Amino acid sequence: MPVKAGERLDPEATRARILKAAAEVFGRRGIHATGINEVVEAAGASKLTIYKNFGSKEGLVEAVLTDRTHRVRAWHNSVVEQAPPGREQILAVFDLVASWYAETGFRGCAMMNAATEDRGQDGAPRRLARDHLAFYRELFERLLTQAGARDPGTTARQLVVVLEGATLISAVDQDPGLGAEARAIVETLLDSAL
Amino acid sequence: MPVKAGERLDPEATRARILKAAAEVFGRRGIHATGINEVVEAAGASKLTIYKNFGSKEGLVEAVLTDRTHRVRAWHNSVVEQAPPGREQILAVFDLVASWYAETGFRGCAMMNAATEDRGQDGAPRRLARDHLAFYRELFERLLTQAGARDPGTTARQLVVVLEGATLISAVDQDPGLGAEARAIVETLLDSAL
DNA sequence: CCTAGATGAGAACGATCGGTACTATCAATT
DNA sequence: AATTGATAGTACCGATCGTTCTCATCTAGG
Repeated sequence: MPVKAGERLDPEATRARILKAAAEVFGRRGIHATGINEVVEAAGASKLTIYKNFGSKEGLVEAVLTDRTHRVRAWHNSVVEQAPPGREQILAVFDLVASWYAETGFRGCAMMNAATEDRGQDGAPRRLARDHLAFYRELFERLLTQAGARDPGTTARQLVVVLEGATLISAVDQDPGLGAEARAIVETLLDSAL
Repeated sequence: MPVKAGERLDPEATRARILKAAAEVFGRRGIHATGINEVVEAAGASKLTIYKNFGSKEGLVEAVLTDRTHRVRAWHNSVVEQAPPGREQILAVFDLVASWYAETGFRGCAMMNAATEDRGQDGAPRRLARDHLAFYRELFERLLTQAGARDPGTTARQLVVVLEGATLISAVDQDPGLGAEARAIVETLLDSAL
């Protein structure tokens, strides 16, 4: 039974390091365009270690996306908890994504990008993208119900459209202004829905 | 392989046939995932002809996207002309995209997909995607001005967010219902903007 | 000290990629 | 009939891909 090892040889840390580096290079250059050797270089890990941990490039991609969607969900749940209930909680979600748009080299939603690259296939990227959309839908529906919306389900789906549309355009146009744009749309929709 | 007299040896027709086949297979499987040999098979054209016409795969991609954005713009301009001026013209745009969502195997906007696949690069796909977004922005701004909107520029950018968001989600979820979803959002935005 | 496991570095493999070269065929022109 | 241009079919090239394998090194535990 292998006990906790030192630092350099800690498998958990190695795995996390590979995930972080792979997420960065996948996001920057695209998944199909990124070779395993680029992940090797970015992570400072050997191919042996990558394939021992993730089995294949496909497995690595799935692990990266799974990690990413979990982190995004945790961030959203966190900012929602810290915002005053009602309308403010919904706007807090869009303030969070607006801060992502403002990051230099923003590349859009990793899950949507992966599903788009993998189009025609019905693998993990598409499934994770759909789950990611479902998370947003359920989050918005919950917040809208609490805020007393007339039709929380419908309005929730509308907010997801706005969120993903703004994210896509912000990435394509490299324009952080889509954060304010999305917020204005949401304000109008909430005025009509609450 | 029998060659139909007078048609298949027409360079214009050959070029158009390659463009159509390439657009289909690029859209269905993705650009990076599609090899030249698949285009050869789908188009019933030889590599020689493809490279004589387009120079490289990159050139073929650019030609396919250029052709696509021109066709889309023509379709939109056509349906807008046929709709009664004002609010109805704007909704006609969304009715047109809704009919695209309803096509079996809808894969989203070719220009946005290509730009997403090419992320990190600053080539033709990204430029054409930006031009495509600019077309929508200008179309909406023109129609909104004619309809007497208070802030046509701002509302136009909002409508583009809704259009691309609905397109992306419809493709990922394979859900034609995003057409009605987008239309409902647009109705609310127009109620507020006109 | 010695063993075992984790890792880094990189060679090697088969497959596939974008792209080129060559040949034969067909249609229209001369 | 000969010529020319466009095309299909196919073999081929170098590069790169994902993946496996080998070997040396490092660390922790016996």
